[in-house]
Amino acid sequence: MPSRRPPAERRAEIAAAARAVALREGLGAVTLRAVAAETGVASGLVAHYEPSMETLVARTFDELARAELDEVARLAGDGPALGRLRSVLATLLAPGRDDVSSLWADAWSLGRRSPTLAAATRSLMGEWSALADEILAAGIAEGAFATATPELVSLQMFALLDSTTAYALVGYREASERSAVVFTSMETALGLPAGALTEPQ
Amino acid sequence: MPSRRPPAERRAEIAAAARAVALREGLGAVTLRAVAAETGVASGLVAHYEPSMETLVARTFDELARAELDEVARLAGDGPALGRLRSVLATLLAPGRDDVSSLWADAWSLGRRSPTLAAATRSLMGEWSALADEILAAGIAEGAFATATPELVSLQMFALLDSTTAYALVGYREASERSAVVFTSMETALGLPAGALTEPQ
DNA sequence: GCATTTGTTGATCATACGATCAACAAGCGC
DNA sequence: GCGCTTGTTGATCGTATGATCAACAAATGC
Repeated sequence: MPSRRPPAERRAEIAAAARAVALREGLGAVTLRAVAAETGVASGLVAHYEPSMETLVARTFDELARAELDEVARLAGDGPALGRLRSVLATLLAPGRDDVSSLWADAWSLGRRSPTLAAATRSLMGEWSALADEILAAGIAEGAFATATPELVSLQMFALLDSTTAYALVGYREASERSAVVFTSMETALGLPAGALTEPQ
Repeated sequence: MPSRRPPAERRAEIAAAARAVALREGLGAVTLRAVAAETGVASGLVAHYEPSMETLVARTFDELARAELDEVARLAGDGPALGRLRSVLATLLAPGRDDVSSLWADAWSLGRRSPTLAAATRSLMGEWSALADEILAAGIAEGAFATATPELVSLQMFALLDSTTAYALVGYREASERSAVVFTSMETALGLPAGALTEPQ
């Protein structure tokens, strides 16, 4: 069944399997044997293509988190800042995204032991922050957002997104509640009328 | 060297060792052998007193997190709400508390696989939330805090505390920056003048 | 002081982890 | 079609996990 493949193809196949395992069972479940089983090959083959599991875990997180960042950045490409921010939040809070966002909690916890994963996490946080800062700055320039401390609002937004997602992992908050809290907080912080971030323009 | 002890005493000794390991190396490092080594006994003895490691991990987290909650609640016992809130934040953001707060990231991540740990985490989050809600309600009644959505401010506060602590685990934010952000956000959210939560009254 | 209770040990089992490597076999060049 | 290259297997090593249990020894009761 497991046919012979060109290295590039097999490498991609293993990376995809690692992503699937991470999405389904968390970063802690991305083990040599789990990835091998998901790919349908012997465990030795995964080790052959991926000499260090720590690296594979970090890269898997990086790929998944970066894919989400790229998608959000693309969807919130241009136009008025209000619409861009609305798009960012709508995408991030859409139902069924818990699988990706859950990985952040794993990354923080495992990052303490894995410098590679910690570095990847740091880098991605910086990129997310840059995207938010840019949108907020644009909104202030347009006169659409009213806040004296945009970088603070940016951090607040991610703090709310990240922590409520973490809460959901242990069943503390519902998705609907999480969304409501983030939307309301951001509307307040940016001097927007209630519903400005949720209702269709 | 490891003398014979009455069960209650030994039990307490093992619990203390588990807490020490958790504070030093995280909840994931609370293993049968690590706790046994920390206590200075054979691994079998830990298993004898603690039939399930999953339970021990959950209880260790519960004990440590509850101790912090109790301490904060005691320090912020009574008086004007502003002083109580200031005390809560000062205690939680004091240098050297990273060891306790780091455990929350472990709890969220490991809680996905351990229902026992998830339940303990949920319960403690509820108690923290109740303490904050109570202080905020008192402050509003006093006229010291100005916010239309106290439960939102409460969640914002914990979101900032929790997520910036998680960030610190991967080296993303400094302790000083974290403190500044939390203080400033809360002052803004509650209609307080800048520095109201940090400077001595 | 002897016998019983019971706290304690340390070996052991089954499982899982990352990693290594000799052996195999599929496909390609000639 | 033959042989070499190389993708692939599966066994294996060393370590670590939780859990179990017979054997030991220290304290207690009589």
